[in-house]
Amino acid sequence: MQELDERKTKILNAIIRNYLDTGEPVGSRTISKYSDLNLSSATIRNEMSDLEELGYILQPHTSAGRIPSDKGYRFYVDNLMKEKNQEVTEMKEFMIEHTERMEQVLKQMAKVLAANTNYTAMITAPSYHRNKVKFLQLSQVDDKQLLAVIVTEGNLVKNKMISTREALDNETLLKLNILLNTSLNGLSAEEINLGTIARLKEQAGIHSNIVSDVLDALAGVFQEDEELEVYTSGTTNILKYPELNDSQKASELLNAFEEKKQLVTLVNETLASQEQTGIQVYIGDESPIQNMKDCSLVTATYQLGEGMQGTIGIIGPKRMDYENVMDNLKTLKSQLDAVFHKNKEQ
Amino acid sequence: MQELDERKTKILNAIIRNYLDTGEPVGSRTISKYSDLNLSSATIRNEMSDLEELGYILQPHTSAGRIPSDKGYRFYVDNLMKEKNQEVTEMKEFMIEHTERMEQVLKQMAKVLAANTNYTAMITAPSYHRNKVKFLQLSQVDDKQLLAVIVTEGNLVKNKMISTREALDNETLLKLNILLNTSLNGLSAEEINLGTIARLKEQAGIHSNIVSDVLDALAGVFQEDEELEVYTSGTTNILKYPELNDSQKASELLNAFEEKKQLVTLVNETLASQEQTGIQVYIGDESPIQNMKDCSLVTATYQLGEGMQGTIGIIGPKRMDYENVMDNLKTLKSQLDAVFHKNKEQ
DNA sequence: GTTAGCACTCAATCCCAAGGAGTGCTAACA
DNA sequence: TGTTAGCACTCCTTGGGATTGAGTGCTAAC
Repeated sequence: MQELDERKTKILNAIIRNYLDTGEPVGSRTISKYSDLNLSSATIRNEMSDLEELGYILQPHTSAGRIPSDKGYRFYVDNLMKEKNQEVTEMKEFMIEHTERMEQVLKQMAKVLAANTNYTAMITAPSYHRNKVKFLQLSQVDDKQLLAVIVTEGNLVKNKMISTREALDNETLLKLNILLNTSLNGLSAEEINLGTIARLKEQAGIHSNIVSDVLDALAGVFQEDEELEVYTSGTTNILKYPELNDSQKASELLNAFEEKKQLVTLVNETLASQEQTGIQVYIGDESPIQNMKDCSLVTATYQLGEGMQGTIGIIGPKRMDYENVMDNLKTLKSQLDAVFHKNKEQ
Repeated sequence: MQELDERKTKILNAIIRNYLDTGEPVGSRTISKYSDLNLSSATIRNEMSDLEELGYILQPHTSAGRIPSDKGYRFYVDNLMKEKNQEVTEMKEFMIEHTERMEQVLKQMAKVLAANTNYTAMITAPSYHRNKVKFLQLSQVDDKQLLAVIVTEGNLVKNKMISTREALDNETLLKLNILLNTSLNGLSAEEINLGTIARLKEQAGIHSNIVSDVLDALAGVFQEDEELEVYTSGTTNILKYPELNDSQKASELLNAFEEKKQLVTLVNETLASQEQTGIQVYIGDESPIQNMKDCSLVTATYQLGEGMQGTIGIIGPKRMDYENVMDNLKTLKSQLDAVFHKNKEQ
């Protein structure tokens, strides 16, 4: 038993596609005329009535046309979309300039995505959770300040100033550096446990307080990366869609974009429910973010290996052009994978 | 000869204050009732008629009340505002947590400002143009990568990866480090000229290409800081003011906030026309940014000494609460000065 | 110089009628 | 039995008065 026979499916498809285009409720006559079914509007009406009863479409009010319900969109996304193989050329060009600065690349990407789709794009820096220490160095910067530089496997560099009571002599510094590197290199956040720490401090002797500071810095590095950076672009695009452009909704949404914290929730959600290569689609209430209940949300995860990954997302009206969006995301995702991979090889 | 006698001044003041509150055109009767002038509405009308002729107020349409013109606001800001000595307590608390990460502090500040004023706040990181190199270090991170760490006088740290064909031995690395530090320390971007560069390369011998890379990185550091970081907060606050909340204007404004480039223009403008300790007020068309012609803009510059300075700005409707805004800015400005100063002393 | 009074203007609001898009239902048809 | 034409009905939208009310300008009197 299947809920929808072929004709109903076709009609539903036609309704949704039409609605994606126009944003207006679509009536039986429109479908009757502009589909290849050759059915009268009356027949369509009967079918539509069924579809409504089944929950795939709904009427904003009696005597209006029908619009897709969340269930309808879901069916569309899962079953009706054609795989398009659009060429996304521009991105590559954007990508190629300046690969060196990750942050720039990500911002650029967000921009391209937003421009390509006319929706809002968000993208997170890869979280290097479970990342490992690769290189660590203390330098005497001036009388009272040490600079700790930490490089991780993914070639991400962090620095932290450490204030000291007085300057260390070169020899001590060298010893400390050797000690730190031999003890910590190759370790991830989880692997640096109390045992490691105790041993380190013991060996550091009177400079154990410096070791403490370095470890704090290290913790800071690993932790700071939990609260990840989120870049958004095209936030104002949502104002283009009348169904979102009332000051109440728009304001809530824009706030969500500004308060990146909420987006982080989203990211975590996405990462949790990932089907690896998959692209996630959240329609209306399905979204983990309350404010987005009138929107749809398409997310993808990109990989860097070693447990590092980031999230890309597009936020738009429910009647978004899912095909185009998913296509863009797919291409971008693969390109990001490639860029970071290349970067690592280098 | 002065253009406005005392009574006209009082009336203008009353009109503006009332309009700041309500956002509605204000009529003669209102002024007559709610001011201490004890004049009939008819008299007020006559005066208002004069004020209109003089260009301080205007009518949206015949038979509406009056609203302040840009000239009116300007007069208000220059002559009518009372110095308030509001206590801004919250800020200090916010400030005290986590002084270590400048970026965080600035974001926090922007947030506080936006929350305090209900307008949009922007704040730029201090530009360390004409900043000097204080410490410089090359480290071998792995087989084929050197890490250059650069610390400037202001304790701002930058790093850059440099790819090499093969690993350098320790001795060479040490030599290079000494060479770089002795040659470049204490120099600002302008002071590193062709002569310096030539001398450096000569002394580096076969490793002159590495010196090149380091210099490139250095240039990058100095240059990157030209395109400064701008943090905004409360961008959606503009939606609260009906006069800005039509989708056309709102969208333009929000775009300006998203495209931080435009804000940078603003910053430069502010820096250029600074009267050192001064607070700058741009009303309507006076603003250097076209999109903001329906807004007012209040900016302040904070100092770090050594030619480093940043900008704080508040963007809101023309009828913004200038007193409150300027007060907030003043307090914040002084606190920022203090924080960074303290940070440097440390 | 100030004020009361009055006629006038004009945006905003409400109401109502007309229009139209779309539906559901029924009856007829193939 | 599925399809279709026809018709009554619903209800949003549009547009045109009419009404209201805030506010003005002007005049004449105090």
